[in-house]
Amino acid sequence: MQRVTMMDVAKLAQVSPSTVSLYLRKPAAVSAAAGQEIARAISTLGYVPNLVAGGLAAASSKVVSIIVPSIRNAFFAETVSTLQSELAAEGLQVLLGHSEYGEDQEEALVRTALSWAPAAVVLTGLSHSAETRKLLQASGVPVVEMWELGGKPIDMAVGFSHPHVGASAARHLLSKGRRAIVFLGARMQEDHRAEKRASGFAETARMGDVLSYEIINHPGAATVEAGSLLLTRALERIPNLDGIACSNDLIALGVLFECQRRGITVPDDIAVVGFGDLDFSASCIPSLTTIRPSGDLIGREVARLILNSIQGERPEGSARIIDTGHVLIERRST
Amino acid sequence: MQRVTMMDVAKLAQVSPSTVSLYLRKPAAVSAAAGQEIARAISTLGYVPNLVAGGLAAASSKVVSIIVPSIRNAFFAETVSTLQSELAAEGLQVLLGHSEYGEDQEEALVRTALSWAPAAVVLTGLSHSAETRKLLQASGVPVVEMWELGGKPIDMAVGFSHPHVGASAARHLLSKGRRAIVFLGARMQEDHRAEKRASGFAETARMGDVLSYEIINHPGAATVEAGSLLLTRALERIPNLDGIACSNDLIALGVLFECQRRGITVPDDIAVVGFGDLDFSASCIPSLTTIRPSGDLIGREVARLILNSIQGERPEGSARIIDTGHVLIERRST
DNA sequence: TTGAAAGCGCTAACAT
DNA sequence: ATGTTAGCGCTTTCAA
Repeated sequence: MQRVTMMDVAKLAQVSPSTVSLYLRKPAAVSAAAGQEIARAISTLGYVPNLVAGGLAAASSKVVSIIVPSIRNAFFAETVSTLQSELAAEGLQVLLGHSEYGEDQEEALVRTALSWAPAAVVLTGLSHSAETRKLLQASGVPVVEMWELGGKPIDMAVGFSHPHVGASAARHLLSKGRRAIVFLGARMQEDHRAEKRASGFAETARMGDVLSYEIINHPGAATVEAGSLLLTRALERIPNLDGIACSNDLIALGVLFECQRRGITVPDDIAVVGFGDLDFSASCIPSLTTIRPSGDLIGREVARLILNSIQGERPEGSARIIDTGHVLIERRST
Repeated sequence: MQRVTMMDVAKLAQVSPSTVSLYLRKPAAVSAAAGQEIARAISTLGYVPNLVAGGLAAASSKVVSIIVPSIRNAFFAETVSTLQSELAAEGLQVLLGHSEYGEDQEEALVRTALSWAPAAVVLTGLSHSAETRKLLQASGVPVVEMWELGGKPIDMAVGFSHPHVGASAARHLLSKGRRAIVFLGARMQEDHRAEKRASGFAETARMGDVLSYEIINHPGAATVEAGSLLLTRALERIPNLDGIACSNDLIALGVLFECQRRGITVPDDIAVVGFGDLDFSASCIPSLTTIRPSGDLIGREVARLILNSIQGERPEGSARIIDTGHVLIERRST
């Protein structure tokens, strides 16, 4: 497949292969004359470096392995997208894997990832199998865990506290005078981060001046449909329900639709706060009060950490943990 | 990084490295006794094959490079997700890149992709720079173009006809007695597929019994917000508007919201048909008539084509083009 | 069925 | 600034 090699370029440019290699990695280290010759040879031959060979020789490839639960989730799609762009700008490729919220699957992905001698590995969350941690630690590869803070990371971490998010949602509902509140989540048996938002919510509710608070889980994925179902369940259990926090804006949208169907007025009858600030959240009816985690920012910070680790000194101490925080955006639904 | 090598395994199992290599690829070709020894050695040493070295020696790596315009787009997220899962099951890794609808960006991505000596390359659509086609053709790597049909593919293609989709939308509106119809699209100056849906729509409208038809483009991304803006523009230009086709369900959702804000009843005043059958489309108010392209199915078929190409004979003739079609799902919005 | 040998194309000391 | 020299860890003929 690979026709032209560095050797061919070297011959045409009348230099040694190592000079070509050097030119490719540090153009400034080569004399202007040689550089010109090499550049010409590269373009006339249409030379494309073989990164596989380079990776083998350098014992580390220009690949960053990213493992997310699911790319269908808009949160992770946003982060992966940003990350990919930032890394591509530095000549790094993204190897993508989906754990589907399974630690065993994640472990298998990490194993294959490591067999690529990646420049870095990015994982989602702080919960991993013991073996996963061991593998990564032993590998010496820079590791960034993203989208969660609050535990001891394997190496570096970029994210925010999910309990804090849940607490913010609860506090916001309380500040609006809501006293019978509920947290609607999906797939929380697997999605530990959603589950932590729920706990933060419950914690704050418990300390607050409420008549009742509850957490309801939908075992399936976080979809609009799930939101409808969850609202139905919630109304059955809490007739005087007046405040809802959702673990995801899709669920919140489903809640809004279901309220509309039932003639429940948002926010007069029930206030709704979501999580994610997705595409539709500002434009739906009523516009959705939500908590923005900024998947974009997470992507940028992860990229920064990785680039620092590779081309320079690895971050130390507190520089290895970056809190991207969260912002509650108040709109019409509360 | 890489500690244990095949050599170590061979030593412990008292065989030669090439026997270990053989065992790893074709366990049946090795004697039961040797196989057992090797298996034991691998597990006691915790050996993980180095795929970089393997890729170099075999002159083709177990990587499939996928290039999509944007992973933030739910359509492509679905396909990539399915594709990744199917390929991972066969030991193939996914290298992801975003072209952001730019042919130059795509070309750069293809270039790097090829430098990994990938097992296959997957592109989105049939429009690419001449250089991109040349690079891929010269490489001899299996190439699959997805999400579009109707031109001559570089190698293989899986998708459907976008003009046909636009035509279906127009026909559907006409069948509902709509006579002043419009196609609302976004980013059509870059998104050729959306633009083709628009042409198919216009073509059918022109032939049909309509009072007026029009295509309106929003230069930005296809978002809910864009849908609101587009409806506003459409109403200014076509006061008697009674039918809308959207290039994306997000736009359609924005249209539904804007109608609600303006007191326009869907479908009585205006019928709306979308494209994508996204998460919310079945549950919004009113539920959205839409055209489902099935990103899932595309992912599965692309995977099948790739696997056939790799581990067997490459598909020939008409087997290299797979039409996944589209389905119009009628719901309340029309 | 197994092993020996020859690279795959490149990088990275080291020497010049 | 440039070239020489060894590999990186594995696959793959080819012989045995």
